[in-house]
Amino acid sequence: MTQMQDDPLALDRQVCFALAAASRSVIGMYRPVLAPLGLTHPQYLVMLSLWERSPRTVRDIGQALRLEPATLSPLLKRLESAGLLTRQRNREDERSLDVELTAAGRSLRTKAELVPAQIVERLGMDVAELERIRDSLTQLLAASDG
Amino acid sequence: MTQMQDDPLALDRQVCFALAAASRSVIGMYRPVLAPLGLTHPQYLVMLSLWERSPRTVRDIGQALRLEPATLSPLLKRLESAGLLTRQRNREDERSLDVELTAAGRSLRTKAELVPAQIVERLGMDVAELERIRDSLTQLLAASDG
DNA sequence: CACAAATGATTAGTATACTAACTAAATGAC
DNA sequence: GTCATTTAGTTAGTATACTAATCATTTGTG
Repeated sequence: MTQMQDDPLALDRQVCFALAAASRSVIGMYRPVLAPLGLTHPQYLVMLSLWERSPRTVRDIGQALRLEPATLSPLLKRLESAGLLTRQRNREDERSLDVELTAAGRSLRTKAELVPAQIVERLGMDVAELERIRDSLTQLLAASDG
Repeated sequence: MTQMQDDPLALDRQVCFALAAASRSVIGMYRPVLAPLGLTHPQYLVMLSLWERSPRTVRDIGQALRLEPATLSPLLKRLESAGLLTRQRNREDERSLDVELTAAGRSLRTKAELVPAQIVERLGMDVAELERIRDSLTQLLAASDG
């Protein structure tokens, strides 16, 4: 009944605000969980992409994570400094950079396998509900990404 | 059937990835829409909070937007430089900083009122579906924010 | 009332994340 | 076969966003 709820500009009505705030908040939950692995959340996502396939090019990782190469470039250098991956030019196409896990990078996976369950537990939400939300977000991503 | 879909670390299974990617992608849609107003997306959210109530303290805005004062401080200075608001110490409590819209800040609202419809149109999604997603995200925010 | 504790904002330092501009390498048109 | 075009990454510049440390003011305790 208040004017606020009818107002299209009311903060609490904005999908973009709910999205931005939830994203920051959930990523914030990962911080203490990922700290023992020496990873930030974006770095964790890069590692997930490499555990699925390695080596991959910067372009390929960027397409998987929807990140610009300009964002990935320094991020990958930090992971290289941490000893988790190597970066070297592709022999067949010198423009491409192959990013490949090191032994340390591969073995970090064991610790990472414990992460998802810890997050779900801290969230205290139903897994089925979380999967529903994930699917809605994937749909939203497709609509905005076109 | 592939091992990937059973893998708890598969990128496409992560709520956090869907959340981060959708957030960046949707915020990216706002960029061309907000550019004519001279606002970034976080600045737009600050303006939404001030159109609801002005003046407000930095603390108060931070609680509404779930942003740290350290994030808001430089952001508010930019909006002050843009002439959209003023910043001055509260008379009754000199620790607090009152943030108040200027005439230019108030009048920008007219242009901003056209923003939500433009985004919905570009997304091409059902408004009811978007509201469902927003409510799920609000729920997720509450679970992660505790 | 003096002084420790708490509160509100700022500053410093690190890490994303974007666009735009640039470099180097490969492709394609003629 | 040469040269314009395209493609892959990097660099520069700006704006978030966080934690930790700091500063100033206010509150609360004895």
